[in-house]
Amino acid sequence: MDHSRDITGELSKQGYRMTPQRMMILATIEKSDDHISAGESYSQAVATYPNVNISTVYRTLELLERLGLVTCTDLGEGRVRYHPVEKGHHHHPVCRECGATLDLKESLLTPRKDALLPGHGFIADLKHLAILGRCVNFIKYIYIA
Amino acid sequence: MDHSRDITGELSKQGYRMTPQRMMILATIEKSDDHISAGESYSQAVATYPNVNISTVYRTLELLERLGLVTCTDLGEGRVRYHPVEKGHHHHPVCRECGATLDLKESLLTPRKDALLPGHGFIADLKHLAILGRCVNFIKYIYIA
DNA sequence: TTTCGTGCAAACCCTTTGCATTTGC
DNA sequence: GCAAATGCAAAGGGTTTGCACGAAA
Repeated sequence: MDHSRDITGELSKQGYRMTPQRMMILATIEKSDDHISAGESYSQAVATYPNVNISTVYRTLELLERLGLVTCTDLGEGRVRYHPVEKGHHHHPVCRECGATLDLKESLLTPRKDALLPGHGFIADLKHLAILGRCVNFIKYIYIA
Repeated sequence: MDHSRDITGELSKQGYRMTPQRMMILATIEKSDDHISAGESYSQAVATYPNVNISTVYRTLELLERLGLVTCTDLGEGRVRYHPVEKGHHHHPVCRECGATLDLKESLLTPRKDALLPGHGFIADLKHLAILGRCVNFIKYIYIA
């Protein structure tokens, strides 16, 4: 599927201009298998089209997120990662020790999504939830409650 | 309860030196109601004992976390917050729009903690989980799956 | 005394911003 | 042409690091 065309079309439809820079940035988001950071998007974009500036990348990603075209996930790296909404969503266990990330079926957490609203006045965004912990290589002990 | 004495004792027991700086930093962690950031700990510590440096704060917090005496939570602010383990744990819905945070009973998520291990080789640290979403003031729509 | 901890200052990384210039529509 | 988008450069915030000095044990 050509998701980037979706995003491109959506931008035009909403009155935003299509620039070469934006197209390059969209391409990097699309072709990335895992979630991509602003810095990575910039490096990749500038490699094929030198006329891209890091601040443009930040402004573009912020726009896409505001329009709901990409989701923004904090994996606890001290930076944020982006992902097109069309590519689906899932949770991300992140190992505190080695930084390894896994994908996790959403179904493991969503059954309780509704529990977050009624008593708390809060709607959780559980599309890309970062969950810190330890992967197999760094499990030290198992605590059984 | 005097938790700081626990932490202090634990540090000594493990062969780490007790310095005035470390005591000041421990005190700030203890007296903070909510979770505290490195910068906040520094400001508070330096106010009562001028001889504290921000890098000492970072090194101390890193030590405490490594020893398992404090937990470290990423609330999506672009910085990290610390909390003594003895003070219990809970989750933190954080509003993407206004930054408001709430406390959430752990029981809303822990029933599924065990589900994270078997098939995935991962132990989730669900003590202080940041959950991004929108609070009552910024709820735009409710999606019913 | 000897190792550990600290202060200092610089550097690092990620991100944001103001302003002049360029460019899509 | 005009508003929107970009480039540039500077600044901001948070965090880390190397090294020499100082202090706990």
